[in-house]
Amino acid sequence: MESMVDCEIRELFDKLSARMRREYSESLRELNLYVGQDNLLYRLWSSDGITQMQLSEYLNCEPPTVTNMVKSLEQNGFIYRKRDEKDARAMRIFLTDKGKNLEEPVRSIWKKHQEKLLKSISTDERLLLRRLMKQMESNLF
Amino acid sequence: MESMVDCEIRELFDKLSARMRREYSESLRELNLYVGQDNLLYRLWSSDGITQMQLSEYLNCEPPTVTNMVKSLEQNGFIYRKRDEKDARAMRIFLTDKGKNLEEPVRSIWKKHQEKLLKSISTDERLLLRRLMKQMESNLF
DNA sequence: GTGAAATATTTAGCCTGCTAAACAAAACTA
DNA sequence: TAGTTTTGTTTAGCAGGCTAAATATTTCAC
Repeated sequence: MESMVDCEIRELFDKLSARMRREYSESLRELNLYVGQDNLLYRLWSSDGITQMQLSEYLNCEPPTVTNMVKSLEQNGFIYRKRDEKDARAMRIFLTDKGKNLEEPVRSIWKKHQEKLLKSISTDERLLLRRLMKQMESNLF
Repeated sequence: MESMVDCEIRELFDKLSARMRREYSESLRELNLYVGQDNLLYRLWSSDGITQMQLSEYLNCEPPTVTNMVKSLEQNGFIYRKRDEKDARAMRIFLTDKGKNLEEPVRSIWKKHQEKLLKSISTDERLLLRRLMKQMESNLF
């Protein structure tokens, strides 16, 4: 009995995250961004000039993934890279004006999708949902 | 106020799905499977011999994605493809014995991760969580 | 029956993601 | 100071995922 609930939760979670990813992807393409790049930029909006290592920790992904993302974002003119002056191994990532200007439109896309996702779910339920998700998060780490 | 909750839910959702995907990926590698292939096989376990089109609808992904997944699964000997006799455009996908034998180990991996994810969440809370996720699902489609 | 439209798949070329292995610079350590 | 280990990044190659465009077959309409 219980396991059926679990199973549906797994399936629902799978479907939801795939669907969300697709929808975000579609919207972000209008800004010439690929899904995932928004999160990298988000980190830079609050702490410009961090290293790729720090990005990889924040994004919870492997260093080669950051190398690729950063390369793509640089080619599209959203960021630029500068070797650290004190540690020649490290690369520091900075936003260009083009990258800085994406903050508002990206936040607006996030808001739009959040509203769609949480439509007809009350504030109390949202708080409960958040609590359960935080519980699941701590279960995973 | 409310938007802060929404925002955290977006972030939590993002983190959770990325983390889940990584963990599933790791476990599935032990079966020589890549993440996502388990869902394709799952569909075949209950309906062997369907077309790629049907798979793409079930998996909620684009046809070229199915082409790639199917190619990889075929090369690894989990499935085989056969052209439909009545419609020469369509490919029908069948499980090999090797593919059929994966059902139990894959279900066991799913169960393991579900238990980890939902640890310390009561049955009532799980039911509520499922209801909220179903609500979100219907909001997206 | 022939031509146009719809359907199923594939190809090419991107993206995020991964692992394994290479590389370069820095930090230890003897 | 020289040699080893650790750290930060990159390369190569593969996976799922996408779009745009090509291909082949079927269907539909005239």
